[in-house]
Amino acid sequence: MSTPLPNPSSAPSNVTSLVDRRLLHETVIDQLRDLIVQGELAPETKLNERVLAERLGTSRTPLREAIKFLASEGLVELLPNRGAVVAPLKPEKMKEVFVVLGALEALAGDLACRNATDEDIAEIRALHFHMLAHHARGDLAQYFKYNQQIHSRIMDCATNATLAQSYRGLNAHVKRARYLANLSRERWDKAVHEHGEILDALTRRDGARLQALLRDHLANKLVLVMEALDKNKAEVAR
Amino acid sequence: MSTPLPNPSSAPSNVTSLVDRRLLHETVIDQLRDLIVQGELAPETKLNERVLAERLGTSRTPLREAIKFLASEGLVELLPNRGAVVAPLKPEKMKEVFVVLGALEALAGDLACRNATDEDIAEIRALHFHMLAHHARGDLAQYFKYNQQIHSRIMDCATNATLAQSYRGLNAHVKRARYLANLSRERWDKAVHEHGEILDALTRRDGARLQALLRDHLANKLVLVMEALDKNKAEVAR
DNA sequence: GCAACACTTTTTGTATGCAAAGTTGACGAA
DNA sequence: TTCGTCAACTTTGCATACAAAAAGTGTTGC
Repeated sequence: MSTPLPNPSSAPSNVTSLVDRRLLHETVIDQLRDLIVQGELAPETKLNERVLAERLGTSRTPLREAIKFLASEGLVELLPNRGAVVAPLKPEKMKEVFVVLGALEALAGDLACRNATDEDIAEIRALHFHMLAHHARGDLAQYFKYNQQIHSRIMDCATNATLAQSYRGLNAHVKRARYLANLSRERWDKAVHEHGEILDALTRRDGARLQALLRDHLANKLVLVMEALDKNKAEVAR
Repeated sequence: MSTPLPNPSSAPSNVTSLVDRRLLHETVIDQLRDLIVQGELAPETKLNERVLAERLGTSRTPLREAIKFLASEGLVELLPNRGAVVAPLKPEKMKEVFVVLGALEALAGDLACRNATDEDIAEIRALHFHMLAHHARGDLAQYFKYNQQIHSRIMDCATNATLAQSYRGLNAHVKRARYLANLSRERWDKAVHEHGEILDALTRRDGARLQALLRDHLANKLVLVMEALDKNKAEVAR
């Protein structure tokens, strides 16, 4: 995976020509968030301002503004007079996040059953089959991609921007744990099966059922992540 | 209501002696948030950096960092190259927020029924009676205070910090609308009655019931706020 | 050897400077 | 008058400078 960073050596500090319309600190927010979510900046990594600013090709000021923004999202933690670190991936925190995400997705599912157009559902069905294809092929990365897209689409169908924003913020935490989830074929099959039921409920616009399914789906996902976290911890320990 | 700001004229730029342990930009975040939530900075007010920094007794840098932080919370909106404004109080946004808050409070209620100690519930009951006293006396401000405390306590009993943080962020929006809700005695009585039922359900630890009650309670509150917003809008228009 | 201390270096936190974008308002042409 | 244009002013965005705190390092005393 190649880094999406601007090449610091070839950029003589004025790269504005390319993006131009976006503000520097906004792009820094996105870049930094990506680095964290993609795991390139591991949990508990100290964010050295000088180093990171140079890496992102800016000065410390926009970087610090970006850090404050992400601190509010919970992706970084501020340590007074000692800078900031990438938020740790604590199992306890994960449990909390999944519970809240479960409630948010359930709500989204309920709203989606009411507000989605038939075209919306058709599109989700299409994404579902793409996902099945990658599952059949055993392509985990692509599977995850379409999986995420399906959940995002359901969220979009709820047509509640506030809900969507809360969801995205919390989901960022979960995404960080994704790369360590190397799930068994059995569990993977189960998740795919659940997705089939989710699609059915949505098609029938059975809000109550979809709520329950999404909550369970999230609960199962939590189990996966917890196992992965434990395993990861065990590996780090020895 | 007197302003809680440090007196700029008497403060020769080094006020660190008082707070000292807290970082300047952290206090600025809190001060600015308060100004917005208390309505001292009205929705859609432009945040002039020079003026505001002087008012808060700091320079523009910590202020800008605070603005970025609050932008992530959604209390201010960033306008590229045009600074920031206090987030507008749009009816549409309010509806969205209340729907999400409803789901979060319902979840909190359910969790609280499982996790609250008997002492927790006794304390909430005590707050409830304080609230009743202020209701009987017709003291709206004190009523609101205890009302908020009850909801916060229920949230605490859920023992999910992530949930609590999401709740606080969204609740800040709602608080901003509070000051324009001058509710009728009838509606007020109804809200108080609902609180009685909420307390009952919590005492019986009937999670399902409490969920439904809290959701309804929020929905009714939304109606109040919407009416107030409409009325407010009408007044501004003429 | 190692613990405590003083001193140096590094890093963070805040203020200020400067360039660019935006805003305002006067003036003139249609 | 009304609209458009342009120049002066204001404000924002970013970089840098300076101060304060923390981290690191070597030295001394035990």
